Amino acid sequence: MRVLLVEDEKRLARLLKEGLAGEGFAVDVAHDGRDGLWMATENPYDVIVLDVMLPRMNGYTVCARLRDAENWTPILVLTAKDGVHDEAEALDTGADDFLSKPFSYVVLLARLRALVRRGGTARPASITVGDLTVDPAGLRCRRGEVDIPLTPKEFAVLHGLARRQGEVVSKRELLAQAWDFSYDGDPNIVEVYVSALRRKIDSPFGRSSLLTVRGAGYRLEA
Amino acid sequence: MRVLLVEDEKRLARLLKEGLAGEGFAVDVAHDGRDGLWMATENPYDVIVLDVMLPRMNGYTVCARLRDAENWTPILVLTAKDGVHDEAEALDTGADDFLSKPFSYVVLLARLRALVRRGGTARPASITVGDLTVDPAGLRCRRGEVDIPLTPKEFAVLHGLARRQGEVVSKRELLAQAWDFSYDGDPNIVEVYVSALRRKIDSPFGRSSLLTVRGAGYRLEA
DNA sequence: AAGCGTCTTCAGGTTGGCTTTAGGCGTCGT
DNA sequence: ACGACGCCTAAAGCCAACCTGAAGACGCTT
Repeated sequence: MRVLLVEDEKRLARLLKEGLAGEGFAVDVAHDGRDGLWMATENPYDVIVLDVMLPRMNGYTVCARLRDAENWTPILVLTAKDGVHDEAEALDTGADDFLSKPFSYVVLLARLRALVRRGGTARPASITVGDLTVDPAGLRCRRGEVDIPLTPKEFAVLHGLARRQGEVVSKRELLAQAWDFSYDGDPNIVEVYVSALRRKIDSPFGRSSLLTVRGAGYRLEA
Repeated sequence: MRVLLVEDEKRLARLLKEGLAGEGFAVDVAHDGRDGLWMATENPYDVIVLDVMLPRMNGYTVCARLRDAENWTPILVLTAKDGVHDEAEALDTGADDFLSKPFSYVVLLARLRALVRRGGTARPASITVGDLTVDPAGLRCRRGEVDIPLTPKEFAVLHGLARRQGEVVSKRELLAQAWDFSYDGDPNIVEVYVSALRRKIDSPFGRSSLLTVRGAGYRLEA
């Protein structure tokens, strides 16, 4: 269980880190809002403990930014109980739970465990095109009940087409999506991959769902 | 029916012990948290009655420690009624039921009987992937009926994969989960452990459930 | 001190995905 | 009809990614 603790009071941070480490959590500490936001975006955590009063960027903002970036890691907010900031504000910005200072360590532990158990991970959704299912999390697809393994590049191309099923996607767009921005090789490579995809998802099933639109691009349809 | 009563108030402890004994329970009493934990681990009880406010180690901790040690004896927690979150805390740390002080003796008896009837709910929160069971509490797994011992690191990697079975988990993610945050060694070490895991959970069974997705990561599936 | 088990590094060997190439096919315009 | 163009796809080389056995480093127990 990985925890990110964003807390600027050194003493409290150290105590919590040691305590949680003793409970079996792997704890990283950030000492201000900006660092916290950066660490949260760069690493996968199971839960984030976030103080509200922070230098450089306050907790509410960090929380909101994370949610904007579609990061759904559960967040527990620590609020000072001076009355200005309250529960509603924390929850409004996308926090999952809150705790007023001063708080009991045991309560914090219980809340953390509850959050972790509840989990907050929104999985990337799979896309369905007729009886073809494209599964981003598994880097694979299936036609009916048959699993079809794909290489990363093959998948990237298929995904680009599936996200806009029924529409024509130009070779250039596919290049931009599946290849590095600075790629400047032969655009023919897209054709090569389209060919490979047809051999995997169409030919064995007697289908032809991946169509060429001459002069425009490709279209994937049911 | 063996009951462990962990309660530091001498008067209450004596009353409960006599009362329960009269109902046919065999009652042991511990007067602080540490003794209670020790007795609970050393002897088999059918149910444990655990006060929260205890000298030397509080009830939540006792409860959590027991569960960590894979002791699933039903626990009924006695809470002082001043805490708002006491109920949630008690249940979060692994208790099976709770009762606020002051309470009626008849209610306690009824709850106890219910707990005993329900029995020790062994809920190992283990993850199942086909016929492979990953047991977070025990640092081991089993394929069918065969127990497979794992080292801590092996387990950490397998756990990381099992939690997202069917999905591709990148080497980087596995590194972040199973190793210290500040680890910056060769990512090759993940390969080494995947190799070790295969030798333990796949090869002896003629399976290949731990797959390489070249350029993306690894996938564990049934 | 010695033994054991685990973690980590290293290096040689192998695999397989990415990319390029080139010849063939079909379609469109003149 | 004929060439030009766009597209298809098999083949092959390259190289990064991966596998794995071995051995050193480290810590814990005897």
